[in-house]
Amino acid sequence: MNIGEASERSGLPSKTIRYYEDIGLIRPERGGNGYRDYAATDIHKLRFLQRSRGLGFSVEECRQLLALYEDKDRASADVKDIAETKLAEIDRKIRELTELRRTLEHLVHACHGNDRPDCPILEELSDGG
Amino acid sequence: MNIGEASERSGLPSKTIRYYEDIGLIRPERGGNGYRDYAATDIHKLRFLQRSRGLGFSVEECRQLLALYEDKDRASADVKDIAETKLAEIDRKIRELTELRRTLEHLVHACHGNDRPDCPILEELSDGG
DNA sequence: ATCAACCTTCCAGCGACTGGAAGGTCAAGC
DNA sequence: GCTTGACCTTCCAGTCGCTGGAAGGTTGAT
Repeated sequence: MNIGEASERSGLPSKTIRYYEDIGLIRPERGGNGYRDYAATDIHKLRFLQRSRGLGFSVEECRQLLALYEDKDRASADVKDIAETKLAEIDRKIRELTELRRTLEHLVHACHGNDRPDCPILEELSDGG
Repeated sequence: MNIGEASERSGLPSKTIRYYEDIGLIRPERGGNGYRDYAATDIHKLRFLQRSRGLGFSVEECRQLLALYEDKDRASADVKDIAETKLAEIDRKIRELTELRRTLEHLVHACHGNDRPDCPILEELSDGG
C-alpha cells in the first residue's frame, strides 16, 4: 500500500507519515521502485499515533505508548502511569485557561467599546491591575 | 538601565527582551558602550507585553495591542474586538480539553493497572474505541 | 508519446523563544 | 595595574511537530 492510501486510512497527511518515519516511529518496507509500502500493521500503528496525538500525548509519549503497545510483556500499569500524568497536565491546563478566561472577561466587560480614547483593557494591561 | 534590570523589572528573560527587539516590538536606546539602555516607558511596554502574552495573546496580537496602546486616538472598540475574539478561542480550547479529559479519564478508569499484559487503554487507542 | 497523478528527497519555514559560543565591558579587590 | 567574575554584545543553532515547495522519478491511462 502506497503512502497516499496509508494517509487516507490513518487520517494522517502523507507529510506527517514521512516525518514519523524520519523520527523513527515507523519503518515501512520499500518496493522496487523506491516507494514506501505499508502493511496492515503499519496502518494500525499510524492510526494509533493519530489517535494518541489527538488525545494530547506528545510525540515522545506516543513513542513510549507505541513501545508498550508492541511489547507483549508490558504491564498495563506503565500505560496507566503515562495516561494519569497526562490527565493531571490537562487538568492544570484547564484551570489556567479558566483563570485566563475570567480575567479577560472582566476586562471585556469593563470596556465601553466606543470611540473614546480611554480603554480599561489597555489600562489594566499596562498597570498590572 | 541595562537589560538585566529591565529583565527583573518586567519579569521577562533577557533573551526574550532581545528577541522582542529583533522582531521590532521595542527599540531601546544604546549607550556609548553598545549596551541597551531602557527608559521607564520601555519597561512599561515590556510589562505590557509580559502581561498580554501571559493572557494568551499571540505576539502579533500583542503588536496590535501595543500599537493601540500607543495610539492616543484609538477607539477602545478595536481593543474590545481583539479581546473578544481571544475569549471565544479560549472557550473553544477549554471545551476541547474537557472533552479530551473525559476520554482519557474513561481510559484510565478502565485500566486495571496491574502486571497483566492486556490494557484497555492501548486496546482502545489501537481499535479506535 | 504524453499527461496527470502519484511518489521520492531535500531544504526551508512556522511561533516564540532558548541555549551556547566567542568576545567586549565594567566594578571590585589585591 | 591586573585579575576576576559578572555582566553585556552578536550570531548561529536547536526546540516541537509538522508544513510547504522545488526538482525530479514512476505509474497508468489515453
